Amino acid sequence: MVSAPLPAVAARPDGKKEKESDSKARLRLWIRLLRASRLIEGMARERLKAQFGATLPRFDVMAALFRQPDGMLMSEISRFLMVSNGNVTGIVDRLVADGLVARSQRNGDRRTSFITLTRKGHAAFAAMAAAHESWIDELLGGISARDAEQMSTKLKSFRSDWEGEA
Amino acid sequence: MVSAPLPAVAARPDGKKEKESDSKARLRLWIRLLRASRLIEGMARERLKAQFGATLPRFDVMAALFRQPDGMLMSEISRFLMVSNGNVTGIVDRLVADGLVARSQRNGDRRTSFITLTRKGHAAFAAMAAAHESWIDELLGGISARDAEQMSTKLKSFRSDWEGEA
DNA sequence: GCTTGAATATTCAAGTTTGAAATTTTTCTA
DNA sequence: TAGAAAAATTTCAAACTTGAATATTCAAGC
Repeated sequence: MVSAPLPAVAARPDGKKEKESDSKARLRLWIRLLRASRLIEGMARERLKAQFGATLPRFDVMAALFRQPDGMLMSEISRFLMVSNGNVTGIVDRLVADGLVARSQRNGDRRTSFITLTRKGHAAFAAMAAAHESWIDELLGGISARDAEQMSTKLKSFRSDWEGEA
Repeated sequence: MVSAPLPAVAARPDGKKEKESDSKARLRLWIRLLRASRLIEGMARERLKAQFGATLPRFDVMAALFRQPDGMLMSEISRFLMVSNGNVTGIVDRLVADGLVARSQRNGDRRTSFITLTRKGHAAFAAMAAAHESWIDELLGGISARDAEQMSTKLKSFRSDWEGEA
């Protein structure tokens, strides 16, 4: 996904802006978006491992749980993180083994399990989150807060347009 | 990475804008960036599989090779795609097994191998790339071409600031 | 000619990820 | 209420991914 070939479709001879170049502009944006994501993810992965012995997927799951002190269902976690169900199962398994999160039953439904951060997990995540925020600020420092807000707003526009199976 | 907890650090009582809220704005941008990437990747993965029986990593490698008809070294591919060396080895192995790319020797250096698209791979990628471009255009349609160009430019700014081991 | 060091790629273990199939439990309906 | 359908999760195989360790080859220096 990093590099779809840009010069695949030629521009119109008359040189007017039209659907075609628009498509190229969006494709370019997508490539930049993806490269930016990979860069930031790579940095965060490296530092999480070096400074906290943690991995990115674990951080993600803990971040989700941190926002919901009452706990989350497995399916809520996977929907929020936009990853598959089976994926979350494995990550939570390992987090449970490390004593960072806990599975528990609620509301009498034996299909579901509520996942919560343990006290230990809460403390561990708080430390990572503070560092994480400063890493992002450092890496995105070249983008002004105003630009960041503008881009955030624009990126929201296609959030729910496609939810799988379009 | 999808959700670092935003309300971790409080704003100043005086209400002035300062470093702190800037950090939050950038963190918000990063979260949006990542969610957008996951959404688009998920869509592309699903359609590549359904319509072409291909995977995203294979598409990425083929896209890189498509841009360089003379071939690329393994290390060039991994640097361009920002993934690890060992990763590319496995993907290329499978692409070779499917007859889509070929390994060959060049310039007398027996350490290196030049990877090129086969004729079959070239044709297969061309078809996928055209579809891919229209998917992106469809999904990013809510963003104007002008906005897309502006965002692309701003996203370039922190490309080379961090290249691993900062 | 050696031998050290750099460059390039592969191998490997551990973890992540998907998507489909299977399991368990609940809910609906005839 | 029995049975079908739905919901939530787990299981599983295949593929991907990293990062460290290893192997191979090349380039210099001695």
